[in-house]
Amino acid sequence: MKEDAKNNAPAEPTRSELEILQILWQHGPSTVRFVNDHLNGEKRAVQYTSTLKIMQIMTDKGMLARDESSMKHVYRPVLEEKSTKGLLLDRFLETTFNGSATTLLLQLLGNKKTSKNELDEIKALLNKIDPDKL
Amino acid sequence: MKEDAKNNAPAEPTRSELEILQILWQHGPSTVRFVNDHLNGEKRAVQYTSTLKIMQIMTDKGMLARDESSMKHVYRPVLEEKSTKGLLLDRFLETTFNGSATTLLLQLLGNKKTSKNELDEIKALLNKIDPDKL
DNA sequence: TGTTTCGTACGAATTGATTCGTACCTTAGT
DNA sequence: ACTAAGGTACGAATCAATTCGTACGAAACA
Repeated sequence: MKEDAKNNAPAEPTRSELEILQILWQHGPSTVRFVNDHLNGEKRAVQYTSTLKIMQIMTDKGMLARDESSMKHVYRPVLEEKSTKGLLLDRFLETTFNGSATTLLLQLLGNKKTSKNELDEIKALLNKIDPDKL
Repeated sequence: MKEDAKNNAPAEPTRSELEILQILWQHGPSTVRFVNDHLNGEKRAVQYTSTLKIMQIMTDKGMLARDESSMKHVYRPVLEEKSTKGLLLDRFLETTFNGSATTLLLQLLGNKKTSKNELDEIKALLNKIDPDKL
């Protein structure tokens, strides 16, 4: 039923897909080999063909595009980092915190995983961005 | 391979499971009927037996417990709201923002979906919680 | 020119979540 | 006692993501 790579809504990357996108966003257009090595180095053991398969599927979905001019295809992200993460954040906010950014932040602040430094950073950030509002 | 309901790590609710948990957290122990009606009213069309099935599975996973003394089983959440959401937030933060709460917040601030009121609320909140730090 | 290495394509198997039909039991009402 | 209504249990079907084996082509190199 799937046609081409361009008739879709915003597209929700899965966890695995997001892992791959992160690498591409960070390092720019890359080969499957590069992405796979990275995954294995930083994250978890995964077969080359598995990574390849996912990247091919992502291409089908229109999340990635590839340059096939060379034998080693070079993949680049089509989804833009900021908007994609924004979408993910929206959805997460909606499903988990009923859309309340305040509740999310409270949870964030109460989280032991969030370091004190990070909190200070956040506060400083808020002041810097919009000091008069406070 | 699955044994009982208690040999597991923290447990990651899926989207559907989270929907159900939210209802139970909000309204307290409930029957399948109640949960299903709520889902259909507030969210989406779903068959009674589908909801039942998921809640049974969640019980198997140890996410829910049920009182079977009456014919109408009453389910209650085993997963605690705060810690569960904390876990989900941690994971989301990790996979999407590479663990940086600051980056997440920046995205939140830049998000058009986040209302101005909400932002003001957030700022006020930060001040209230830890005014001296700012 | 073999032959090894590295790449892509393709398809099957697995896994997990989800959905829902069907069977059957219990209770209330007539 | 019979029937209707409303429960639960169970198993099959579906669907998507994921994983990976196998086949095969191109390039590097001995």
